[in-house]
Amino acid sequence: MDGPVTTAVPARMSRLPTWLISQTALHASRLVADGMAALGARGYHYRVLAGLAEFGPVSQAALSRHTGIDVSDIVATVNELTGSAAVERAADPTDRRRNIITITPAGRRQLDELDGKMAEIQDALLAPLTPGERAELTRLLTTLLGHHSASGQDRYSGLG
Amino acid sequence: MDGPVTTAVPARMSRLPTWLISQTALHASRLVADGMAALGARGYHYRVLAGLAEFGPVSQAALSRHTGIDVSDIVATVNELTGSAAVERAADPTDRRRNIITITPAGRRQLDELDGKMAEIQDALLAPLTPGERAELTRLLTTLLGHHSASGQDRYSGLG
DNA sequence: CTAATTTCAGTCAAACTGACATAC
DNA sequence: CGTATGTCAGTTCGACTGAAATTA
Repeated sequence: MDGPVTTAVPARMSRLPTWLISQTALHASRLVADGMAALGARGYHYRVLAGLAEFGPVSQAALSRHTGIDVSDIVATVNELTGSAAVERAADPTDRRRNIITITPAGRRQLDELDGKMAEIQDALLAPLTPGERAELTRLLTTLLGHHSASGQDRYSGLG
Repeated sequence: MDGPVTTAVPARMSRLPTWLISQTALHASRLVADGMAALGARGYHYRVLAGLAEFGPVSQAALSRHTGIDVSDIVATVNELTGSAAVERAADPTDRRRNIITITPAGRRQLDELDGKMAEIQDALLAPLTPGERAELTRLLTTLLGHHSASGQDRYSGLG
């Protein structure tokens, strides 16, 4: 319970963007995990609820594509969310392979709560940055992500 | 083997800095993991070798503090590195609780190789950014990390 | 007695793999 | 037939927990 008592970090590491990003992501993940846990949820719950709220009732496979969560993990997450009555799983009459997942009013209320918590979390994470810096960071990361998602069908090709 | 075929992502998510950072870190981790694997190593190996190269022969506990790797994981990592003769584990005559870990010449050669690979990886990750943008991203992340490491002894206090 | 160090066994969330049955 | 879908079991990596033994 004493946090990472990090002394001096090797310069080789602290200069590496990959290291900086991973470490920052670690702090971000902790903030998200703990913030969601405080409301009885976890990251996957928020992502699935957000996907359903924005893209309407969809199949689990479509939900997987929209959220970036693997289909097999969608199964478990939807199981949990049906358990708390936040979503409903129904057979698709037009394609009997599919389950159509729908967010319930209770699910929307939970999503609203989680949205509020998420806003707090962003603020906690970006606390030391000015509004301009926050925007710039967001812009740079969006650029990176766009690049790696576009060329990311064949993961990394120039490093063998 | 088909990569993340992500369709449209919920705006709720794609605007969140925590999401952007986590996703970017995912790409970064894959680049690092695969780059290290190409040389028969993994992330922890690089971090331990870098720590030893920069801070000299130290105990495992000190190595843990310098690298941010948990002591229990240091044990396993040092085991693996002794297996490949990259480091040596010796009893500390002045404190019989301690093991003193020393990097070997072979370990230094491996670290040099890994350093080269790491440089490639940084370039692959930051490909779409200009040199100025790369510097700015590094600066912003360093600011964030400094803030959260400093106030990070009692992990997040304002979110309950 | 308290505290630091090493070690082991195990947990956790997120991401991912492989296999299988079913339906298109 | 090949492909999409849902499900299950299991794995991986990094981070972390809890406990035990030893020594300071």
